Amino acid sequence: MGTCAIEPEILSKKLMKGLVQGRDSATQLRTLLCKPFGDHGSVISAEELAEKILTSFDETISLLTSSSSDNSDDHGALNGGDLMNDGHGISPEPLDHHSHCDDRSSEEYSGESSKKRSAPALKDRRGCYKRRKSSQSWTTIMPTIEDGQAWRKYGQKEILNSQYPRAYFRCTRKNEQGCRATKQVQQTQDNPKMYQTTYIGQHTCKHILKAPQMIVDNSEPYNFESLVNNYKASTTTIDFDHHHSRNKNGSGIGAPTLMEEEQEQDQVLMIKEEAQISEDLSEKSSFDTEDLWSDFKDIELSDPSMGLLSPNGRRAGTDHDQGTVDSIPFSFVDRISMDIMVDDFVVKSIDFPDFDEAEFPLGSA
DNA sequence: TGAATTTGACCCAG
DNA sequence: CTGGGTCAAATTCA
Repeated sequence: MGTCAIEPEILSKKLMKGLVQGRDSATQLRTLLCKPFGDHGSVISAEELAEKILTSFDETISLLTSSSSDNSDDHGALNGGDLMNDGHGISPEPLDHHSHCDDRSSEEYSGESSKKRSAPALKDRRGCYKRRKSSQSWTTIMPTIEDGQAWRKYGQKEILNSQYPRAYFRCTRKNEQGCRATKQVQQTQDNPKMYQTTYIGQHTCKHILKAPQMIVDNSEPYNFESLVNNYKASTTTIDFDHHHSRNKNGSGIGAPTLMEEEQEQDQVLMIKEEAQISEDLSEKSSFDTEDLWSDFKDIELSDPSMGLLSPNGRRAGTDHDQGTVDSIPFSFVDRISMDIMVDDFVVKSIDFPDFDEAEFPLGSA
């Protein structure tokens, strides 16, 4: 709701903070993974680092998401808006999308006729859903489809004049919480390694209170392989063209090969439409991010609201959450992309119109 | 066995 | 009428 709008410079700070935090944590994690048992002087576990990274980026994404959604008629991503997408202060979109029609669900198809869709039942679908027309949407192009959110694929279509199919995802909590967020993912024509993701609507669900089992359960020793497998198992993948490996094959979208990652170093992350981001920040690449982070971490790491957006929740009550995409343990293979992404994002992409380096003292606070 | 994905049909906006 | 967004039964997976 409008009362939660934040000022652009505050938003900019928070965005920068989240990115810097993620990058810093990723760096730490890399060190930790390179020398999992060595003396790296780290007192924080890989799981905790992964959690920090995910929290940072989820926070940042949420900032972009919520702010852009609140400013649909401008380039609102950086123009302020609600801080969190955890449902606080965010009213459902004024879209009559599906509405009550979701309730019919299986009932009409239950019973002896469940094997086939009967014509009468299908007729009842008429008028039951309206395609969202005016939803806030924004597009990103990244070498990964991962965004720290929980998505469930509900469709895939061949698109005219497009070499690659488009996959449709909805929030996994659509049924539980009526979250209307959806996204569409499609490989870009000119570079199949890049995925254009169009986000439609914003998350209205609260997914932050689910206990992150991976963090909570510290009884198990750090296991890199399980981390990677966990990621793969927890990651939505798209069977584009049917020649891409699926996640169980170990080379799916969520887990690019190292060779691919090297090539991806040239990739540029872009956020279009809502987030107008230029390359001006390249001049700011000389940031001493550690100093910057040191300035930030005391400020907001202790902020309870940070934890609220933890994406690392697991579905309670399930002994295996292979489908719970909201938990995306930070894998080794992805840390490189993360580094790349963060580098690209920070170095090339961010341009906060009101950004003032004075706001980010590089020395002491 | 429950949850996620696949896939073909349905439906609507343009 | 067509393209594309969504539904939901069937299938797959862990």
